[in-house]
Amino acid sequence: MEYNHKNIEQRWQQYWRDNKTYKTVVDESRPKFYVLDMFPYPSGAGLHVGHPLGYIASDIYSRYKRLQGFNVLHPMGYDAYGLPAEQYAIQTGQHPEITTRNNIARYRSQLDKIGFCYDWDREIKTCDPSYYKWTQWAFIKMFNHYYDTEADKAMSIDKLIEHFEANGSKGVKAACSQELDFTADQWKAMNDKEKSDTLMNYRLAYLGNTMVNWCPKLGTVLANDEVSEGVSVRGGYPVEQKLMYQWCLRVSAYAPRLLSGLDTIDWTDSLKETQRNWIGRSEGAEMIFAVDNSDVKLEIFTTRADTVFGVTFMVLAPESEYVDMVTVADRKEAVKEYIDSIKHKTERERMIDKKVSGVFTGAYAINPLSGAKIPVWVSDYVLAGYGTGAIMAVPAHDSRDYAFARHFQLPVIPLIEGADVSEESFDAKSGKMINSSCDGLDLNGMEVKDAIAAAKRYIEEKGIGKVKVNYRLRDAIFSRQRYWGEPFPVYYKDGIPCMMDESKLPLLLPEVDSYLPTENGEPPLGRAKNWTSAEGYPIELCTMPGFAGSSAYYLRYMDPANDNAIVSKEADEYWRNVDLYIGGTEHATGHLIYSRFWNKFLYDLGAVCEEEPFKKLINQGMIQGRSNFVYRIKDTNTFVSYNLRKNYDVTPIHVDVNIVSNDILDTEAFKNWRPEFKTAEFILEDGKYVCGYAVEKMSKSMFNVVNPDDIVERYGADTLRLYEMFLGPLEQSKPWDTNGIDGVNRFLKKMWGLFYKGDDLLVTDEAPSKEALKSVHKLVKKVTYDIENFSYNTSIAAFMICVNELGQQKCHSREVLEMLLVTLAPFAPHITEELWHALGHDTTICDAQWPVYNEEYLKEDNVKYAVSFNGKARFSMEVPAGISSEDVEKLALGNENAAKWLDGKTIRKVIVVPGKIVNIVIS
RNA sequence: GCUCGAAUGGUGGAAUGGUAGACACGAAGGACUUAAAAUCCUUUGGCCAUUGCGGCUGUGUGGGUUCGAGUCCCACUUCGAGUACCA
Repeated sequence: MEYNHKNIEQRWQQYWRDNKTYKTVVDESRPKFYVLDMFPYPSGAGLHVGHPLGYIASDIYSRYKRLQGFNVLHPMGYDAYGLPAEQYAIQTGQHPEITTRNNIARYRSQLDKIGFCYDWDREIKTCDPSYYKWTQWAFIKMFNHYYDTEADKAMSIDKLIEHFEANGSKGVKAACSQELDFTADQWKAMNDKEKSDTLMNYRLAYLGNTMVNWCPKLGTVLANDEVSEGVSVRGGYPVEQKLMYQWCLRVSAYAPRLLSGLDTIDWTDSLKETQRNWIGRSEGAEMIFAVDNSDVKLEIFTTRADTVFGVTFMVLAPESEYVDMVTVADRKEAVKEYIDSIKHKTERERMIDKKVSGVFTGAYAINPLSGAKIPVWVSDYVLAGYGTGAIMAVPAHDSRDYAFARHFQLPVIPLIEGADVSEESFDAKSGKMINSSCDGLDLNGMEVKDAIAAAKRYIEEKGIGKVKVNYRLRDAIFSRQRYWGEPFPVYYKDGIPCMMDESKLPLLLPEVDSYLPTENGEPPLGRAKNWTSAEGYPIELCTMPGFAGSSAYYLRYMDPANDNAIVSKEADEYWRNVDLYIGGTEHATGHLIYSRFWNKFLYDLGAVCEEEPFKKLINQGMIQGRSNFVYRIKDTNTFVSYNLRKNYDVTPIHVDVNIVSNDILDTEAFKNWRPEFKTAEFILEDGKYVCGYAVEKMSKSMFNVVNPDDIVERYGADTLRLYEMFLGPLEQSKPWDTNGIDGVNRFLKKMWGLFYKGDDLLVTDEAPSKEALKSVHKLVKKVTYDIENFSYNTSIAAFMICVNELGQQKCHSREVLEMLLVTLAPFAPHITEELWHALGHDTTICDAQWPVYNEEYLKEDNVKYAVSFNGKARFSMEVPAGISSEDVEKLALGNENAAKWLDGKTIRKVIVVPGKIVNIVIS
């Protein structure tokens, strides 16, 4: 029998399906291991060869763990809500559910061909009512909870109401949108609407008037992580700032725990760093500046309390409430004009246009330490959303303030000895303070670090301000003006938002006649008929964003059919959390933050038993496309080979990489590729047409998309799996280049040759030779180590070496070959399953035992030593294994080759590294 | 600007501080074939010597630590990723 991947792979994939080989159940007698892939959004384009990279890596790990005796949970599902299906629906009228279902079917068939060990009985889809019931459920829970900063956890909103009834807002320790001040009597006097509004200030899911990223083209708001460089991540449409009344999640309340939790999990440093930056903790002080001739007190945040003596002006964000409060009568018009000019600019324009702009309010603030009168300005370089939306400007030591001061000719006072601020500001936090003293505080001569501490202490004592920690992490905006998403289980009773009864969930997504907004600008759900609660109140028209459904999906895999709880206690306490999560870095500041937040909230509720959802996380690199080019001579249909192109005036044209092999064009296929090339002529070099290449994003328009189905068809899934892993280190981004794939395919054929010659099974029960045992034990040792370290590419090299060695030794020993098979099984499950059964086993190789290597077999008879003089290797010698360092030293010095190097030199030192090196230091 | 990461043959990439270039691709030569494909064998960092077994050089650049540095430390160059008026 020859190695026929098609028969083998079909047969065993069928066998696995029929026997439910990958079905997983809770089994207290075995340790659990949960391996998770980031589930895909099923796009219309299907999978390309880059998508399975991470899936293959996690599949290998899952199979390996199973062979080691772990009960492995390895599920897969679909992140099924999303914009592309809806955009497609708008264009074609096709219901997004149909598109999504079709795409999922396509994904499934593609995934199945690669031979993954998913337990498909646990499949989930975020658009399934039985799934999104729990997304809606969690939302209701968030609505009904607030964050108690003293207990440092989420608490029932009823507790807060009790507190208000007894004490008003006094002594409340809760995360909130703004500090409120009211008495118990005032609380009791409030009507329902006022009470609702007050509680919104504290709820973890709340309606808030917030500045949002509005994307007019998509007709919806976007979260911060869905916007990059002023345009939407999906589609690349411009995004502008807009004030809107939206559902939000108080993610910021969890900022400290999201930060400290990073220390307890095994993620890469770079990813943790990205999250730390995103959370953006900064320690500083909040200070109050009084405004001259006014009751207004400006509150600002600064990390440089030491620089108060250098404050020469204040700046307000254009959106700040302070602007109206402080602007003097005859400046009102100028200020309004400025703010209007800002509003008309999109975020993008603001970023491109780095010109300094601003306007004077006419007001003056009083420096609380020096007593100096300083002007208050408005400028768009101050952000409304961070800190208090107002800053104290220290032009000498902040480059942005410096630019502003120079532009408007405001004074600059240097505060650090030796700092030259004539050309630019001195931003570094080091040096000795000058010009910094007043009654009761003298910072002069102090190091910056000490001065910050001293200044903070002083302002707290004097009541001018307080030490404060600020976070950059903003609350997540949770409303989308879209159709294809989870409906909010919310109705409005006389304008007061109310949650539906949990027992009525799920609230099903209604049918609509069109997926566009209504004529009066309402979201598509405004078109739904009878979109009212049982009592006849209108239901929320927005739907939830993409990250809603993906925030807790790993929990549902544990117990996917449960209709009574998001996950049963039994399943949760057994599977706990994800032991290994594999996915791309692009989710660092989105999904991976929201998931951690969501899980922590459920943990506070007591619904889950682990505070962190993903114990270990590996980021697989991106697979880029490798495009090929042909060179057409201008105004002809003649194409010139790569190395001759300089002799002509040519236009490079993308050519389908699937008709190019090792950069050599299949010219016949090219003629048939597109009608306009039917009559193409070629100028060849050495009888071949050589193409140029470039590394680009994998996309249809560049004709560089490689479909895994084609690779599977031609070489088989096992070859695809091995090759994807062989391409390079898992975490590194690399272009897909089909050129090397023959190598791994050859390896599989060679391995097949150890078992079969023609139709004859060569395997014998003879005792294996010493060398064969050594080869295979060396392999097991290497591969075990490599899998644990996700160094799959080097383990494939080890397989190649082992198979070559066994081939040379003509080893056909069952003992050795079975070890080889089991070790290879995670990488190439089909061929190993086939050969495993050929050896007479009647159960799947998945239930075999991972081999244990024996150091005894790895011992060398002779050890090769490199002998070097002053670190330069001069010759190598063999010595019997196990002799002492002193004897090796003697042998080295006595070796005839050593004589010519030692001639006339003095030996200062001899260093023997066991098994490796003898270094003789001479002078 | 800031943060993190990387730099090794024609290419992808190996190397707990211990003979750099494993493994693979590609290329060249050879065997088997009428021929091709497939398969197998040899060579393959550079330079020199190849009737000698060898020598020199070599991991982005410049320093340093060490008996010994691709690996550790300092400075620089280039590239990649993330983030960006976060006060």
